[in-house]
Amino acid sequence: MITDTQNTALAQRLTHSGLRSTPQREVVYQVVLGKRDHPTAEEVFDRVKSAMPTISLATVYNCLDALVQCGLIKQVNSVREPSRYCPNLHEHAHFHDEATGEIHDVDIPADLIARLHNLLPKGYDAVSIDLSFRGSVRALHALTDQQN
Amino acid sequence: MITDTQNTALAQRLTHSGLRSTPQREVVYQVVLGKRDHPTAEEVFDRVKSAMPTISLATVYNCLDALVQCGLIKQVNSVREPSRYCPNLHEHAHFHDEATGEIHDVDIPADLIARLHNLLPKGYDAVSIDLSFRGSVRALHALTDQQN
DNA sequence: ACTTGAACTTGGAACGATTCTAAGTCTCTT
DNA sequence: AAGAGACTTAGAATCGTTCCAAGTTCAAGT
Repeated sequence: MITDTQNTALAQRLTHSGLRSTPQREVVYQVVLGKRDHPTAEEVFDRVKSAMPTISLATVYNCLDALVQCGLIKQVNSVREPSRYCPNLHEHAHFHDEATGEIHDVDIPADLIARLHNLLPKGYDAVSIDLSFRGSVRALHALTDQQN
Repeated sequence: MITDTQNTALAQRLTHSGLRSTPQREVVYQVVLGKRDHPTAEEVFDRVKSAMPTISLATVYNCLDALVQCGLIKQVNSVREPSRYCPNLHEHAHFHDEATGEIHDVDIPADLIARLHNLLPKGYDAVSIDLSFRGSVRALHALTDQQN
């Protein structure tokens, strides 16, 4: 559900970063917020087209960049795969399920983030940390049912 | 310096993975081992050509894949940049220097790796962890000289 | 040694995600 | 209402990587 509050917040963040609020950016923002997955630019494009059929892919890229720039969404870069976009602004890791291709968010406690920063030698100044896992997810019932 | 020991090790690892040892794979392996940086496939291609001018880029990709498959080198995937290859087989993180584009290895203590695995919810089975930092490196003399 | 099939190499074509370009539109400011 | 600059659009261009078809090499069995 689209709220005025969200769109006002969007407009403020955009103008604060020297960018303009446009209908396209609003729709793209709502689409990324609307579903708790990690869509690619192409997937965002498909979802946006139902609300705004004339939008172009280049504009979707432009809007996603603008939202990343002003800190409203995050860009998740996978291995040799299209970038994905994520509305979860908490510091978190990503788990790439190799079987399904899905990405799941994994919380990171604050003290662990601090410890990661402490790994760095003197003089190294990290502006961002990327932690990602790659593997598979077993269904929970299989876990409880299994014999061993 | 190319040693027979290294090439024998290479041949063994390759055949163990059902792959063949070829002159191209030996040269590519030596090139990646020969310099402690993180070259792209294109850079490996350039370096290999002096020893083997007729090699093709497709073969370099093939060789790098083969070496990654049998565990002799690692592939480092950066954000929207060409893959890089790394002969450091210890579990380690990468620091991407945004100013120079260079990648530096950062050690990770074993207990921290265990703790990272423990972040995952029940049923999540990670086969690999990727930890990378992004930022800048200050020169050490600037650190010791500075006033504050 | 000879054959056969699979693995490998090669150059070039193809691919796919992203970025660029040029033209047109919108919107702030004056 | 005019000018400047930001934005959108469609399509072309880019670039790392993979695919393809043809030729070569290798290992194993006769």
